[in-house]
Amino acid sequence: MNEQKRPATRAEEIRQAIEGEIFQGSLRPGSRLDEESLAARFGLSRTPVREAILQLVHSGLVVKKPRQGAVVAPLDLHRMVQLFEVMSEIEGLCARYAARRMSPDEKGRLAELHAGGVSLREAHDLDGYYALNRAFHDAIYDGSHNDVLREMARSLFARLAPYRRYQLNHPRRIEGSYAEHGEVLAAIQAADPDQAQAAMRKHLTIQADIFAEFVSIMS
Amino acid sequence: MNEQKRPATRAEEIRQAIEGEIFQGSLRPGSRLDEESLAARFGLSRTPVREAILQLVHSGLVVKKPRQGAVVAPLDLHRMVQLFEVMSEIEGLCARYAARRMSPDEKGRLAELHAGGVSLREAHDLDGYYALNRAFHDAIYDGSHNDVLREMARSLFARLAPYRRYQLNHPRRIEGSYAEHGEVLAAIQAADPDQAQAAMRKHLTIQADIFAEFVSIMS
DNA sequence: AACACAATTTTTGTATCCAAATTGCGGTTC
DNA sequence: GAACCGCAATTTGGATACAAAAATTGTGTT
Repeated sequence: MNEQKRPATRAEEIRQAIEGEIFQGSLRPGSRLDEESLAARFGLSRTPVREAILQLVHSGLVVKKPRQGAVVAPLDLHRMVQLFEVMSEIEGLCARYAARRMSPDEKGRLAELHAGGVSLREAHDLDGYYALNRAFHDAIYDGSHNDVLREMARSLFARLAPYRRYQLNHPRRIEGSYAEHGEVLAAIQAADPDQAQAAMRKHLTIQADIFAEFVSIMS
Repeated sequence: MNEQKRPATRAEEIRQAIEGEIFQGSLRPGSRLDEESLAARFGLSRTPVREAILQLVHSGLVVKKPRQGAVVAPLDLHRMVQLFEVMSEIEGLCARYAARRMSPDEKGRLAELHAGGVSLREAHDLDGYYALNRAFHDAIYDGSHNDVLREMARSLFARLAPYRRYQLNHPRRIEGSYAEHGEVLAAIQAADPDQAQAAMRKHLTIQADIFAEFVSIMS
């Protein structure tokens, strides 16, 4: 990755660390987050740990009952459906605005990004494609030229991150995802808002379907 | 008002208090939020005050630079435009889903709520209409039957609250707003998603225009 | 008189300490 | 033997104490 911003505060530092562990999967949904043990692990006191946990609660990755501690947000099928539903709308809006507002230069960089993924697709490099996928979507959030919308999309993306890895194991999912990205890209390059929005919504809907499939298998 | 939930934690308590002061206008955009003086005012220590401020930072009502304290989010025209833009899309989506998903009972209550506002409109009761407006929009957020979307809409509504009061002073704005609500309600009762979404977006766009008008006057 | 540097002061970030609440275990009683 | 009440232990919420960083002010020099 590249998140080398070196946070100015310890709380932010360990927030990123915990978030990373949730994304990576070492902290599974439902895991309890004990303030004291986390403080010990990071060599800090409970205060910055508490702040970090609060941040994660607000981002939706962690839930916390008043006097009962914090746990990584458990997998709730109903909530997941709602998240995917909103995500498809928000990303669709990003794509719509991006089609209208991205500069030729931005569109060029997006196209390069996408083209650079061919090798990842053919090598079936899951981790590599995961990073590309994130970068591609992020570029479109930026392309909306609306910071509020972009932050919303990023927040939703992060909330879904712990579950998103499931669906990338689906057979031939990389090829499908790559092709769908291509459709979105083409619509953006053609400056066709309706088509871009529709293509992006379809892309997200497929992801939701695959996720639902996985959930139904696991239960 | 009516928010009588009696929060279980002091931090949540003063978060609501500070938020209320921002909404009401006694804490103006740009005002510095000093932890110590706030703690003294509420008779608490800095710890819950810090938590409350973190909550507000996350909701977007307050901005905070790393070692430089927190201030009520200043009025930034560019950011405001973006907020209204996203708000119109999100509320439009709420109306769309509401048209599809609200039960006859829910639609009935929404209609009653709206009908009960006639007296407020004719009396030009600003505070009363402000409360009705909030309740009307909130009912539609609920009507989307999507908790994620509803929370997003509520968060955006809160972020715009400090500025919303400006536009209600606009001449004949109550009548216009009430009529637009009527159009949204009719579309929802007719279970017409496209029309509901369009009517709601128009309602929000008008608000944005009036706000922009005020901003241009003030600058 | 103006600019620059340094010290002081103010304020935030972190650590430690205390209180309050929930949970689990054990004993007692029906 | 089972259920209920109560106590203790663990854990979170809040308070206080300490450290570090930034802003301001004052002084000295140019």
